[in-house]
Amino acid sequence: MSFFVVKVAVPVPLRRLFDYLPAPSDQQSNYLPGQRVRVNFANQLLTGIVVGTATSTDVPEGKLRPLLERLDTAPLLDQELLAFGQWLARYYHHNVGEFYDLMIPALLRRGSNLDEACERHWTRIPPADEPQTLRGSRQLALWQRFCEQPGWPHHELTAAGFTLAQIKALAERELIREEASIPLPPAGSGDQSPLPLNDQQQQALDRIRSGLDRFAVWLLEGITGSGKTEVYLQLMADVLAKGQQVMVLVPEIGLTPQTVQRFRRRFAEPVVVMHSGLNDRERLQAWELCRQGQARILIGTRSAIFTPLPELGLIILDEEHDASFKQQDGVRYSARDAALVRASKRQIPVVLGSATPSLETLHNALTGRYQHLRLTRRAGLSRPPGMKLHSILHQPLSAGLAQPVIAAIQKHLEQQQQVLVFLNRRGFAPLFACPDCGWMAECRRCDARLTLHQNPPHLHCHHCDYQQGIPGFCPHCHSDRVQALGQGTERLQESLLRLFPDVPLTRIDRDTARTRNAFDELLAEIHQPGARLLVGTQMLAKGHHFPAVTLVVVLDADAGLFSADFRGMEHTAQLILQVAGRAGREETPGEVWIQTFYADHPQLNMLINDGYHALALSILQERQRQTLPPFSHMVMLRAEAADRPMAEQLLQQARQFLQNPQQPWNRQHDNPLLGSPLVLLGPVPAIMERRAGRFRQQLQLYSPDRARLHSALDPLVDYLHSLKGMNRVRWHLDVDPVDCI
DNA sequence: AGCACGCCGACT
DNA sequence: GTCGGCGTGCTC
Repeated sequence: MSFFVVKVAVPVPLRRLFDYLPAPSDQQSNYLPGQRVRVNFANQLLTGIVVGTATSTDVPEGKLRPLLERLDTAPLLDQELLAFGQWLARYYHHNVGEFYDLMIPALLRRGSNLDEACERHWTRIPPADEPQTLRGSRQLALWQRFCEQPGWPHHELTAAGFTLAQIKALAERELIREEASIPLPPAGSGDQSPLPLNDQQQQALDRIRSGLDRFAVWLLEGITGSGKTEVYLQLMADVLAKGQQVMVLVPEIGLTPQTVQRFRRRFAEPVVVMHSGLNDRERLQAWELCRQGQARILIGTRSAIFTPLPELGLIILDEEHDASFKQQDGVRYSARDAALVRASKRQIPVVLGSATPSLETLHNALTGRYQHLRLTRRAGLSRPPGMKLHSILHQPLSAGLAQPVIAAIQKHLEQQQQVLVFLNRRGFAPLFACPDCGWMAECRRCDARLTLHQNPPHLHCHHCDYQQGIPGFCPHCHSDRVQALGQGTERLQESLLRLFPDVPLTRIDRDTARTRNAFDELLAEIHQPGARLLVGTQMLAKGHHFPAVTLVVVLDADAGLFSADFRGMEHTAQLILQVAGRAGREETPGEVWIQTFYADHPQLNMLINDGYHALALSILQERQRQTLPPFSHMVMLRAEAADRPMAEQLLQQARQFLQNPQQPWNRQHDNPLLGSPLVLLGPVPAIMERRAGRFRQQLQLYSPDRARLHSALDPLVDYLHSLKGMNRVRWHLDVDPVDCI
């Protein structure tokens, strides 16, 4: 038998493959890229992915170890996903093994067998003769169930109180048979027919339709209520009819039972859902149904982009500007950008939908890299909400609300309508302070104030989760006049209940909607008829339709106007429009009031008077003048350490390494258009420098030339790994960061 | 990232 | 005399 090694991608942050000797009795031909193997890696038991085999190796003989077990006969990941992972690893400067790890459900990662996705269930054996021999009412009741529905999962029968003996009794009479397979999700009814399209929708649909057989990126920019979803649905019908699968990606908060229902009502095809709420087994089942092609539609959040779909023909990414498409920790990637890569490799179209596209996407659409489709009119009868700024400069506020705003709320409630009050700050009050000496309750581990919560009463750090009791007197000057300052959703709820004691109120924030179930219950409450006040944070703003809301009040728009992040205004505008979009979905026109101290803020006025698109164009011009993204590409090197100078020192060394004029990425080209120099900014402390007891620093790298920027990254990572005495500093690269603070 | 190996302070 | 602190270095 000839010598060979297996090249394995291991889920550790080391950017290379590891060679293993084959398991005993395995031939070279037994190893196929995409199979899982169990390996002993530095005394840890890990599951790796086979990338290939080789007949020679650079590894010294003494170090080679046999892998413990080959888990799959056939590859688990197909060629497409293997290549996809490699592309992502190169682009985001992670190890490919970590991306492969994201592609595999946790159960398979832990070495389980694929048939653990199967569930035991019982099926009626046709033909169903009327049984004469059944004894007892339980057996008859059980048989009755099989007459209603030919197949039942075992656990549902036992949950309904049937015993194993009763089930076996039917099986012995050959009325039912035991089987094991992956339970398909309930079939969609498919009974809702397509809605009529207006000419803009029709045009958008026709254009995308004309290019279903090739890669293209479509930006579907449509104001709230313009019927983007209907365009998606009719497009999906075409793709499904061609026998292809469709992937729909939505923001984390947007994946509700209502969303899924909408797809199930339209298509009789199996719809599979993937989100963080699934348990390991459900996730494996959903994944395997997609991989086998039984699932025709996948609706999922960010990580669903890695699901195997052998017949994928279309990717739809709704609310493309949403920050939840970017993974912010661990393996940092953008599901939106990854979707484009996956689609281009498959030569299929991607549709990015948004009422408020990110400036990156908009820029690509305006420069012709993406196809731009705009829906500027609301579908059906509804009219867009009227937005107005309400200045609160030198105005008395009660409960944080100006008198005219309270009067407006009153008017809408009297007309039995719903009013949504948006305050993007949870808790009772953002400050707890002493009026006598100026002391404020601060987190001892972060550069942040503690937020006062009343239910239950405590002080809470929203950045590191530190909690403590509420002191009755100032720890500094012992004054007993310590008090809450400012307002959060808890306090707003209390004030509104005092102002409108007879109106039911629902508060939605991370504290009241802690679980999916709690959230769904609150949503159900909101859908009750009659007047109601809704109070909430951005949880309330995103993705949900509240048809009875006719007035939206935005309370703290000012917070985002002067943000240190250059994307602050962009994100504020997106959030305001998203909240505004909750109003007047039906025939009743909506009203949106924005309370602000800066009623003459030019960009805020542009948003209100000329709309998001106009504001976006103006911000783009500003970005171009400053050569900020999307007119340059950015990579953030972040470092954190318990010791302040250590993090800074690591970044200083990185800076020196990067700016060395000998480095290829600093070389001037004769033609100045070919490559602009790499620009470094920092190291600077993060906006909140200390968080959870660690000091955070960052170094920004940018260049209008993406290739030049990326050519510096591999050497940089090697250099940082080679630094001695920096073990106490944690660092990472963030390619295309969204948070630049 | 883990994990082991290795070299200096407070305990049975 | 040992247990264990975490600095350093390696992982096929």
